[in-house]
Amino acid sequence: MVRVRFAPSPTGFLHIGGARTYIFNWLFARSQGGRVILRVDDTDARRNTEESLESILDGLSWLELPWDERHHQSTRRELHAQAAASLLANGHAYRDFTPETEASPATRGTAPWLCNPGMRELSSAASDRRAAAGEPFVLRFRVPREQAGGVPFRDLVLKKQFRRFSDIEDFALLRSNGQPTYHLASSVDDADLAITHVIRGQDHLANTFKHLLLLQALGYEAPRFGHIPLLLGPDGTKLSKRLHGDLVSVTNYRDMGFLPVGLVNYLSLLGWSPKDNREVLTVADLLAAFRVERVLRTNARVRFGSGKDASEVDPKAVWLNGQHMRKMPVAELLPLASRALRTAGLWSEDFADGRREWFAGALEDLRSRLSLLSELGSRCRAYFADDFATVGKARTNLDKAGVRPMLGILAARLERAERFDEASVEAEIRGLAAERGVKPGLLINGSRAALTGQPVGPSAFRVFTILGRARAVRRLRAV
RNA sequence: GGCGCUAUCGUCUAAGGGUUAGGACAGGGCCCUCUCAAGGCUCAGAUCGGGGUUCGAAUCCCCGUAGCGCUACCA
Repeated sequence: MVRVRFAPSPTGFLHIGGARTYIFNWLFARSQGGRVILRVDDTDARRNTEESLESILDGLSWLELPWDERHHQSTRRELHAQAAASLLANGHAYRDFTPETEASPATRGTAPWLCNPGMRELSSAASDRRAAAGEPFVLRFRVPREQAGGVPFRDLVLKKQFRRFSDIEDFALLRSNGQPTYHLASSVDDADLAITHVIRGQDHLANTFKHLLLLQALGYEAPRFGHIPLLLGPDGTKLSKRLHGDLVSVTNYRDMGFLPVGLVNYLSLLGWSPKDNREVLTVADLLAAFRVERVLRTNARVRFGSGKDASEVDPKAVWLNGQHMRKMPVAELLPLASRALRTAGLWSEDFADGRREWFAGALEDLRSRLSLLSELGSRCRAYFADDFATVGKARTNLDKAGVRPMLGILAARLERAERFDEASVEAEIRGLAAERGVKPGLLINGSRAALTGQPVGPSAFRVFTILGRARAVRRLRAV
């Protein structure tokens, strides 16, 4: 049984790099009937925050790729402590009493640091005595550098990997406050939670050799590792909360009006592709096509915050989202759309009950023009509310000679017309245009402007029927 | 500095020895048309440099170069 884990540390919001790691893990596991474990790596108590955890959970659940189990490292301290003790007992670890201040990396930059002088050689008697006396220490792993070999492993993505013992430093297992470090906690938990595959960013590659050493010393069977390429910002550096800000937060994409599948599709195409030129992929499509071995080894640059216009994200992400907006079944779009209207303050329970059909119909006409859900509440406001602004170009259409009076006449005729449907409205408009000797477009565009405040949108005749006779007539008169 | 990963259009990518180096987004143009989209067609645009191996290299090897990552008592 395949078991993967995603292990965020609650020190900030979930950014799209983390989300992509989660997505790759999820696709890998679920495509072969495996389970997805969410493990909150909160070993560094100083840096963890509750808000961060919430926002990570928020972002993750929004993706609609559910996990199967959830664990917190902070509740598994006992396990970590036991592992540390056994490592110390069997000589795989030693106490390093070097004060933190003296261990400053000031001397680095020339030769690589491997361990602090004198500490490896301390006799266990001396070590025990100093520890018993209350002297603080860091517990370090004793890398077998006296041996000639190294650590080999076969990476799921990078294939054959090898690192000499002599290039691996004696990494910390326990901090001087007794808390486990990431290396210890992560390796022990991976083993204890029976994780079979660890899929993580390439920035962890150097750690993997340490973890392999640790797992072996502990007598655990190691999981398979796969290191996926990193997501880089427009500046070419690893995506980070600090450098790239809220712009890269998953919740930012949500708030911009992305569909979960839109973002999932976009992120899955960064560093991976189905190799057959398909790009618009549903989660089912992704599940069927995803292969970890086919993940690329090259980092991908994510475009965002390009500057001048409002498009602060990769236009391709927006395009993909638009594709999903018009291709997914309306029934699936409906709840997402109502949520978008709700956040825009335009939701009416009416849409859910009696006018569900109407809502679906309106969406059907609107969605081919939209890329983001949020446009429902902005550009499409007039379809869902009576208070809407008339934009400049729409005003221009209304200001053209004779348009307003003709719209008034049109309003009167439509009000007492026998029928009110697309065909009859079109007939009225074209008839009136012919009478007045003007181009139908003048009235058509004028109508759209009067009815929606926009120069653009669905067929003007359709707009009449979406709004209904009463509202349409009222709006024609209002201009 | 050390160790490692990588290198195809502006961006995301396809081509795992033989193709006019393909697709998508973005950009230009055309068609459709009541507007805007959508859709269809089309133009422009790339193999980092140098050496090998080979009849033949984007693809394999080496050397440069560049980018990125790691080099914590962060994860």
